[in-house]
Amino acid sequence: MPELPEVETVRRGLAPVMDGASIRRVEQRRPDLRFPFPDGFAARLTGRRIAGLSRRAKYLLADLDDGTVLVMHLGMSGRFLAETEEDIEAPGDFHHDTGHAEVHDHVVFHLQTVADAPARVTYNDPRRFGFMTLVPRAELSNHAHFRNLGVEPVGNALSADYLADRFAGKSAPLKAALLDQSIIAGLGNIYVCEALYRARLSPRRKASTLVTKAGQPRAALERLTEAIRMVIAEAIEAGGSSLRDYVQADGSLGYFQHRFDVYDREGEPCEKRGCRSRVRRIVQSGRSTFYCPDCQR
DNA sequence: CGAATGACCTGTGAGC
DNA sequence: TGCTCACAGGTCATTC
Repeated sequence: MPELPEVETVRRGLAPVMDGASIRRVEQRRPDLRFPFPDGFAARLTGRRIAGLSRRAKYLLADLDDGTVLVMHLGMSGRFLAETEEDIEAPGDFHHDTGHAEVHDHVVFHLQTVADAPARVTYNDPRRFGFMTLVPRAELSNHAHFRNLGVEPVGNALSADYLADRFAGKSAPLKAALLDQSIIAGLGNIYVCEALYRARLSPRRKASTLVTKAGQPRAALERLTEAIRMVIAEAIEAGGSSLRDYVQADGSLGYFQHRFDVYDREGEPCEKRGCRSRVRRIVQSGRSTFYCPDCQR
């Protein structure tokens, strides 16, 4: 799936179409994705106005005017296609259900934008690890998906002191600790690898070794905290600044990715810090970890 | 309790 | 070219 920066980029791409829009009609093309859609999903959305589109961790949240939130997760392979009237080559077809829908187009939102123009937002997800649900706004923070989420990796909540608190006594390797959504919400496999590389820390190192006996963050933990913040902030910025290029010709918003230092570069040279080693791939908790065995300790 | 593993799905690319 | 296998950005349920 898109990690947090990609989800944020998708949010920014959808916001111009969805913010303030009215939902005219919803096509729900199958009963479930990863989970069943809630009962009456399409009917409950029809006629609602979208007050705003936000994000928490890797979840997209559309606030509706009846006090519920449309929660959307992209799983591993989810993408959105946003089309406005001018994008449609054959305007006569615009209000019809697409006769050329892709196999994995599972949900289509037919909207009326704030500018009073028709628009269409299509959710496509081949692996169907994504899902959508409806949750009352007041219950959101207690909902199963959100109750245990940790802090956002950008913003003031993430600090070395916070991580020292969460890492103290933790025998799990750093890779696993950083993927734990109850500690930091939104970090995924790519950016964990990248942050550890930047902080020059081995993914196999025990999380507790970054904390002093008195529970204070060691210098390495200060470094890691800053690396996480920077890696995520830069990726969001790169996605945001290239949003125009990154929206596909067909209007689809999916992954944005720029060049990585270690991710998916097994056997290639570690190019920074002039260390001449090659990137290694190992498996930790069932997932690939990419790192430089020489400059990450 | 924490940590590791399997499960959920389809698509893609490498290797034979 | 066609087949098989390994692997893919995420969570959730189960097991040790």
